[in-house]
Amino acid sequence: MIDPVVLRENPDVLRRSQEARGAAVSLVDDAIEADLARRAALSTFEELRAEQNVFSKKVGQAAGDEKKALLAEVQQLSAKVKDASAVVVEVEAAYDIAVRKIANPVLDGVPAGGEEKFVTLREVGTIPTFDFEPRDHLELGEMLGAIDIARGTKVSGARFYFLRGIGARLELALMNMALDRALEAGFIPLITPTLVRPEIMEGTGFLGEHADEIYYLPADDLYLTGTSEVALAGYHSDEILDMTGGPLRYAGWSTCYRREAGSGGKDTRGIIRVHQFNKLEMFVYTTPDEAETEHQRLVAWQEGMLQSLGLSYRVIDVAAGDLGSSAARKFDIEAWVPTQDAFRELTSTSNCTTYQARRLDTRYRGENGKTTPVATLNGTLATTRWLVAILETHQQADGSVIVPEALRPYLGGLEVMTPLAPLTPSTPVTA
RNA sequence: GGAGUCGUCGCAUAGUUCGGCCUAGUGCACCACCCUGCUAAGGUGGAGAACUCGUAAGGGUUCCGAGGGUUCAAAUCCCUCCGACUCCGCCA
Repeated sequence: MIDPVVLRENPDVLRRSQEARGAAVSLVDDAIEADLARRAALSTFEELRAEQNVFSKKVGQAAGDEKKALLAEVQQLSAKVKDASAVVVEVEAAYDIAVRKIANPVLDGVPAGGEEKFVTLREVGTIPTFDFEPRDHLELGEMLGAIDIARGTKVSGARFYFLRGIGARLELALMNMALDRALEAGFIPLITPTLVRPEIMEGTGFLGEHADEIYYLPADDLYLTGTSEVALAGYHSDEILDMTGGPLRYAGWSTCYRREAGSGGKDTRGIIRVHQFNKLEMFVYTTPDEAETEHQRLVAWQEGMLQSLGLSYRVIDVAAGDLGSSAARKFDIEAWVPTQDAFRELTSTSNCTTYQARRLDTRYRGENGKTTPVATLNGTLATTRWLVAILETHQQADGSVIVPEALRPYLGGLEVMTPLAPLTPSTPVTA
């Protein structure tokens, strides 16, 4: 939710942001109007209510005829209060709707425009070259007995898979490595619920733009989360946090579920885009003036992971039009995927400033002792998708894959993953 | 799933019988000052969350798990929901 003070005193900030996002500028004026209507109704109600309170007190003290007379008088007033109160409810609901339509104002420097207007901040690492025809991650995964799509589909349908053998181990190794990095950086590990109540899903803003991406269980009125960000953001909802010890950093591990509606036909091969995967997510609560610095730290931790894994990548500053409504700025890191001849997103980190915290009512006590919303940030530290880049980048001609050094301690020192069967690309995985 | 007990301003509690004296009291913790030769005790005062009116000083309104209802008036009565605990049942 946007800052109502900004709406009142500095609406141009919001107008410029809406413009950059390619969203409707008129929403700002709608909200201003709704705010005025709301405050007017509130004043009317409160004055009547104050009057009624005085009367009620008198009634309580009076007796006999005097009481009867007072009662007759106050009854009309009571009706008026009721009406005024109904108006307030109505007008506040309208205000709420109007204000929630406005996205978080983007930070200075965020490139304006749609998805393709992103700015590449840097490219790191050398793009791998091969003196043989590189295999894609699925072919490698099948040779290694690491990925079993056929059986995933048999059991659960399209976009499901089994990670098996070295594949299963590799994912756990990756997650553990990421967790160790997070611990070094002072994060508190958290294994989060993946089913959440509607108000939490709503509060994190996912029910708006991502509504049809989300699995819903009607029998229990619960949503399956597409990222542990949801639970991590809800963790401190309705709380006043102590920020004197610096930022509160959490590393949330969870399985993530996404319907991938609307991405039909895209990335149908392998495990690039799937309904279920695992992710270690960083989530930070901090003061608003620290948020941008923290955002840079999150990117640095992400880059540290990718570098340790020997991946080449680029960092992009995502364009305003491609930001979620909660994010004021977002950096994506995309790793080079050799067989696609392209960079593919492996991480994303958003600075949500106070927007998300306002919705979830997460505050801290500022210098003057007043409570004020915190800033929240989130970012990926590892996901299943990373296996794609790792396998393809470090493959050798015989279909074996070199284990990046940083991962070896997590795989009992294993240096190379070797194919199960002789080289026949279509070799089915056998049990 | 069944039966029962319960949910009060950071923590702990009073208040709910029988609606108005609740402007929600008290203890602990907290902040400021005073006193005191000292990591203590005592004294005085302050202090919940949110919205809103006002340049300000200072007002007003709301909040007793959440939401409705009854009433001139609800922490208190009624309904629904959420949560905690206890016992029973079931269980990959």
